Amino acid sequence: MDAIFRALADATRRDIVMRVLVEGQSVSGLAERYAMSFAAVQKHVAVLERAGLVTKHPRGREVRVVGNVETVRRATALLEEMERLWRTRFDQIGDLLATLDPGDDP
Amino acid sequence: MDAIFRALADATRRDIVMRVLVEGQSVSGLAERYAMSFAAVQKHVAVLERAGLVTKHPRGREVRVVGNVETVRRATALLEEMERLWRTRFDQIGDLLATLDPGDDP
DNA sequence: CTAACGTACAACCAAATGGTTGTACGTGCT
DNA sequence: AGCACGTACAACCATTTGGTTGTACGTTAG
Repeated sequence: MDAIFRALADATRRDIVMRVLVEGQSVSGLAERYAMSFAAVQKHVAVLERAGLVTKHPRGREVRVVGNVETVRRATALLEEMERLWRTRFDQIGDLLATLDPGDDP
Repeated sequence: MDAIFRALADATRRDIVMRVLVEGQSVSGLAERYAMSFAAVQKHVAVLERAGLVTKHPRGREVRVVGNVETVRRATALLEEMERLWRTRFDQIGDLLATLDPGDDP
């Protein structure tokens, strides 16, 4: 989970994930779009791959990078759990109010 | 957005966020729960505060740390956007199939 | 008033990050 | 066969990160 969020903590990598979720891309195809060296983009893809956010499929002499929505969902689920915890607090306040003034809860 | 995901890329910090989303805690109250120095926990809280995931309210001589669900939602929204992009690809495949074999779609 | 508590912050350290350049290797056009 | 392309990986560098200890300061309890 650390790896997933750390991988998402970089604008270039988030952009790569979004691109390859829409359509698979070669590493050099991706590299063309960013103002950095090919090796730098390659490293970003490696970080994303280690986190499970993308998968590489060798296709001839190039490599197709495709997005992995399942991993994105694992991160989403954790954030939704946080939101659920927050709502618990909110409900407790509701319970408290109900306790202080019972029967006034239409 | 970088700061939000980077802040979430650490198990201790995620745990802190979840605790203070449920109920506000003092920094030293939090520090008791982790096997590290008080200063280390203080740094984690500072990272979370800079990311906007928690807010500190000085209350007497201690500081109440409370979770900030709005920021969690901003991160969730980005991940949901990613999932939406992925579905776009899926829909395109559906469209392709429909084009190849029109009218066979109950 | 004084002592203890909660917090803040600086200095320091090892390890990880994000970038560079350079080299090497397999694949595919011509 | 030979050259260009796409990829991989190592070495290096500056910066950030996650942790430590030590010091200082305001606030509260006795």
